Amino acid sequence: MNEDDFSQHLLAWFDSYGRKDLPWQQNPTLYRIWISEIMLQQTQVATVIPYYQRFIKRFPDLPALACASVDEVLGLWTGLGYYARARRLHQAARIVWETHEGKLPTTLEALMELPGIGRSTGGAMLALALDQRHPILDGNVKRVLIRQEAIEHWPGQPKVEKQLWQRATTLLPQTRLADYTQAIMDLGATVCTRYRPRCPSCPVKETCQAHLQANPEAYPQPRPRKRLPLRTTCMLILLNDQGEVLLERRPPTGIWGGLWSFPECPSQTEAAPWCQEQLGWPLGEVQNWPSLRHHFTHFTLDIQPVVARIRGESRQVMEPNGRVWYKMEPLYKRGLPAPILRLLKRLREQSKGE
DNA sequence: AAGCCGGGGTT
DNA sequence: AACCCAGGCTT
Repeated sequence: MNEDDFSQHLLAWFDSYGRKDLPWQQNPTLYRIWISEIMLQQTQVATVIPYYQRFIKRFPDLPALACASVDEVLGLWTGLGYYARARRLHQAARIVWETHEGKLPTTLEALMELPGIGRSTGGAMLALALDQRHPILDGNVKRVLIRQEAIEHWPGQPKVEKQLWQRATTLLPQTRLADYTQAIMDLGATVCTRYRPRCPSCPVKETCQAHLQANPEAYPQPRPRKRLPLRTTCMLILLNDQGEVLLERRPPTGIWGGLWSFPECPSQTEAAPWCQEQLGWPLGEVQNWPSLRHHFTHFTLDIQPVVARIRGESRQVMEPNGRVWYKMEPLYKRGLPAPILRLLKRLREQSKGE
């Protein structure tokens, strides 16, 4: 079987078994494919679908996105993770609006100039939306190719990655690039899965070295693992007389960049003095909530929540240092990290009971 | 070359 | 609990 057979087998399989009803496959414009590809970075299809539908409804085209505030974009991204994707998406929309007359560029080089678009995302956009001939290399394609060649090393290794790009390029057909690109992703997502792959249903099993070894699950080799450090923080959930809660915007870089969160202090025992010194407010009744654990890719965070009421009528619309008093009802008007949203919902439940 | 950046699903 | 997912950017 040569390279041409690979793509032809894959395309024939796609015609019968490929996915053709995903939301971004209906009216697949470059803009709509772009939004979907950014959302799908490191995020599974089932998770993305409701976010994508809300997003497209609010921002049906590039001008709508370019004219929006970054806060609103982050608000629609709440819970999806990797929030830099949303900031770069918005930033790229503004660049296109100002320098490309509102039209997304149609070459890989120009697309890759835009923030958030790398080689794989750019290639996928042009192949899926415009049928251009570019390879992609996402997690699905890596797994399929690693098994085809029975490559022993972890695919994150640059040397292996270079080899995979090379192979992905030589396997491309001359026509039907959109279908082929969708096909190889679908194969990885539905047949050539990480665990228990369905090799009997695979259209390219004859050339698959891992299948011939009867041990496909041995590939790809898992990422070398390291222990996750544990960090702790104490979050101050401060309420005023109107039942509003104090939020502050996080720095633009770092974890949860640009999102809204609670003020933090080192520990629960230091909450009252910290609040007095930093904010100039004495605390009323203080309530220590049980801590909650949040797992990130590269560390674990232990959050100790402290709920307290602020005494007196002190309330300005905008407090210093980018803090705001936030009404509980419109929970999704700003970007909120998942554990913050969880705490706000818990708070709302409790205040209903009072 | 390695680390940073989330949240949810699967095993 | 470990691992992965339609990756890109920074150092």
